Amino acid sequence: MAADSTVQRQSGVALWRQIADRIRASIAGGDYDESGRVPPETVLAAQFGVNRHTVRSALAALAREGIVRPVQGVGTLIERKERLNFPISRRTRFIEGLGSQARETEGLLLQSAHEPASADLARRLGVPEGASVIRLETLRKADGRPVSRATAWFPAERFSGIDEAYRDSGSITAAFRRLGLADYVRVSTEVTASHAESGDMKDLDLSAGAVVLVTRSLNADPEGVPVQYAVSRFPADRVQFTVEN
Amino acid sequence: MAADSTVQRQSGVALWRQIADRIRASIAGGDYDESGRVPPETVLAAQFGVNRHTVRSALAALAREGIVRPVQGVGTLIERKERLNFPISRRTRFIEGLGSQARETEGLLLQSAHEPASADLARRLGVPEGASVIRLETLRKADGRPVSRATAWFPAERFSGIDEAYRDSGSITAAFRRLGLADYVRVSTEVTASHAESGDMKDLDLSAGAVVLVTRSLNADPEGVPVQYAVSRFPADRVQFTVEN
DNA sequence: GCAAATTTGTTCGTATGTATC
DNA sequence: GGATACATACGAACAAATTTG
Repeated sequence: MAADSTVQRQSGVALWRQIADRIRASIAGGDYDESGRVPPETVLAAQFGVNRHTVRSALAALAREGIVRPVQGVGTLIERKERLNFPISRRTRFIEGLGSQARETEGLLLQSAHEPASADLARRLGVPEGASVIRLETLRKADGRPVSRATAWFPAERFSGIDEAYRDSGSITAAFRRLGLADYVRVSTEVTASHAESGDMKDLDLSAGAVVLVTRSLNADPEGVPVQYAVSRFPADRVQFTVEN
Repeated sequence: MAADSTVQRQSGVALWRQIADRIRASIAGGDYDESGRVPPETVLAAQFGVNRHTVRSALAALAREGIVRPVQGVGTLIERKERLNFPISRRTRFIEGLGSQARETEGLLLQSAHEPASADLARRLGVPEGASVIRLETLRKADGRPVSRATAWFPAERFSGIDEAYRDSGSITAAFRRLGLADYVRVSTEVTASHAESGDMKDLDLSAGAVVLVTRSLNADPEGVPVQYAVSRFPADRVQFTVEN
């Protein structure tokens, strides 16, 4: 096969990283499902039009991430491939949305704080600017792997104690219920994507250059009164969203 | 201000590129709207904890993209800030969705072909495997800037001639109408994100390491019969989606 | 108009990372 | 593994343009 020319030199992104990203995407996309392994290094080197050493750097990075495992004399075996699907709808819930895709999920409270609402946040939550809000920093895992890192704000007056309720239950839905809110609906969701930042790398176990999906979502009670605004970050190679209309 | 430490060394992604991405996102997010310019190089260097030269490399990249313009003795002025918003709903239309966000839009037909439906595509379109489908490769621009690169499939039997109809009108909605389909609805949308591939770099005018949002969408006629399945790729620094529930 | 402060532009050198052969 | 070429990043200056007092 001729050189792929799908990697760019002098772009500020090292060739080994571009190739690692491409191979990771191919694994997630199921391109190597039949053999369960990555093509030989010499084949990959020819495909991408680079030296075999460069491919080895890429595979070493994937091995550090736990995605592949090289076996001398055999090849580079695929250890893990996964992409969780999150439905986005009026009934969007984190845990139920995952359904049978994960055996067990957990929600960790990293940090909580009371603070005054910024102008932007106040507008979204429908409270006066400077009104007290509770901020929760959460990390959600599925089968032990981090799948989202979220910052969520709640009106403090109405949801006093939601920090402990979340810490105990590991679930927004359960925390709301404990505070007397039996139901809520997703009003809107903004979806963007960007590169992983330092917080993402640490909490979501990503490497620099990885892609994160970012949602900014607003939840309201059945009467339409805003109850939660959240910014959530998902590793793009492990997560996708679906919108059913 | 102390070093930001949100950029990572020895990650395979050059510092200047990480910083360029961050500044571009800040511009798109409106962080510098008051002054209309980027903070001075020395300030940015302190923020990111890097040498001023490194910041200059980042700003030079943004200047090549036409996003900023440096003026000696004054500062680095913001030339263009844009992030188009695409609403995703049952009534999702490309052109109407943009609304007043762009003065003029165009849809280019890059290529068209008749081909047999793969198993996966046949299932989605509700036709027999191997049935003839028409594939359109399109590039959509807003105010001259590319905003999406899409591959769309249509049942050939029902929509014969949609390739010419699209080439003439530059619009899926108009092409459907010319073929007698007055209305259609968005059934579902999958959203993922990944790194730009070679086609993205060429058609969407992106550099390696850039982030693209990818949607896989299904449209149906008012009776619910599938009429179009499409895979669309959007530059993540110029586009976001919103889901209103 | 002049001087000071601010900000981008340029040029050295040096060290390290990346990629090839 | 070793040699080589180039890209990346830092540091310390100094120059040029603009704004401010």
